[in-house]
Amino acid sequence: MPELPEVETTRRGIAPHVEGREITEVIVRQARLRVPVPADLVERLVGARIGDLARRAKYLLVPLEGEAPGTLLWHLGMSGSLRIARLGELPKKHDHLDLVLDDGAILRYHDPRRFGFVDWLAGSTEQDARLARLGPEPLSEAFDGERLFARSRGRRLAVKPFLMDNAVVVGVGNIYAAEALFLAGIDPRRAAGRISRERYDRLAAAVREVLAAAITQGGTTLRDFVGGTGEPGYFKQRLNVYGRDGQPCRRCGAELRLVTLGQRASVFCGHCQT
DNA sequence: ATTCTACCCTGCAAGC
DNA sequence: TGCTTGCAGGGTAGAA
Repeated sequence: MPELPEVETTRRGIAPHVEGREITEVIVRQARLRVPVPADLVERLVGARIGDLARRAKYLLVPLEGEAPGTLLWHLGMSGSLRIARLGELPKKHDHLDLVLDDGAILRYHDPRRFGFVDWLAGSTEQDARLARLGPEPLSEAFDGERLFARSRGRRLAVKPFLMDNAVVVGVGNIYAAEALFLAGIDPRRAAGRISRERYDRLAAAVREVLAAAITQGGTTLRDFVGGTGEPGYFKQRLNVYGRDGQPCRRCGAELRLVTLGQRASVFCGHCQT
């Protein structure tokens, strides 16, 4: 589910409710997530104070201050969401984890498919292998067409899975890869190594544009995504190609096509994207 | 080294 | 109505 805009929307939504709060209770209803919930998570978290939330790629980073400082590394997988629940609000199916805060609010993790996870890190987060070899943030200065061009030379991989490779640039999943390629006018099947520097400049700009717009809209809600305050995202209405195969292109009217690239459905306009 | 496949898990829609 | 099948926002291990 969540790509970068959805994780960022979640971070912004829950931050005002959790930053500076102390964790008074931790309830684990389902420990079998993609990575098992650490056995000592409860004892580490109870009594800790939550610092300023950060995001790296699709990971949410929750710094913990107190006797045993550390960081929660939280990934929402395909179907995860975090929201603020009120004290006494009964958990629903797939509400796997609660962090009860000192003002009675609850940070509640919901994840039907359980592809997400919560892990606890001591020390520097940059030492974690999962974070260490991530590419640049797409909304940072380090990401541009020059990097895409340089990293793609010699590669025969289709440009869409190339763009979704977290070593190239982080946070771009199946929805926004398809949307950015549409905006840039690039055929998602084209070999990454055979795209010009000029076209990569346009692609980098398109990635920034689509992600920034999606964040503004609170992300994309396809089925059940909600931001930290329980609100769905409104970017779905802005999607040009994702999920629209068989429908007319908003730009030229041609019927949008569906292909599979890297085991992921990929919709594009055969007329606008070359 | 790069690229491709299978897999983790549940819910839902489509087809019969 | 009920069954089966396939697909879904991600990421990783292992094989080719």
